[in-house]
Amino acid sequence: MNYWLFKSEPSTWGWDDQLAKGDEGEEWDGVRNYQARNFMRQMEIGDRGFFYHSQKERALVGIVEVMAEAHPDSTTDDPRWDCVDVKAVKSLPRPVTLDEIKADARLAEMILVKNSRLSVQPVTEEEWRILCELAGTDP
DNA sequence: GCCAACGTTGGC
DNA sequence: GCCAACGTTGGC
Repeated sequence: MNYWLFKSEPSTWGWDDQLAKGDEGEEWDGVRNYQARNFMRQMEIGDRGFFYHSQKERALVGIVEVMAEAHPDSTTDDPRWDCVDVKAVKSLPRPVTLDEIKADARLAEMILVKNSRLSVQPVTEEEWRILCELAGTDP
């Protein structure tokens, strides 16, 4: 199983919206960046990812699961863009803020820290474990 | 609201 | 194929 991180502006698509969709899940559409798309193409059903609120909040708030592998993005006719479907698994008991992540030397290599603009990114197993610990939840 | 960083586009 | 111009993202 692989681990990922999905970024979203709460005003566009927030954790509350994702939760409201429940097990039905939702397309992670609107990605128009090749790197991010390529990561989505690598995803497999059952992979897990953190849901990150960008902009004002800047914190990991929930965990999602990949429920459909990459397929054409329904929000565009451009065949270049694919996306996966994800569903909410659980809210984090304690959101993990970007400040906390930056303050932890073990997380210094995260793409979130190094390349703040990539909206879909991989997370290593060790980072996943540390972040779950900070969030007060089981990996 | 600003601006740095980055990715994409398009002219040459 | 290079690179300048432009647009977007997201932290501050």
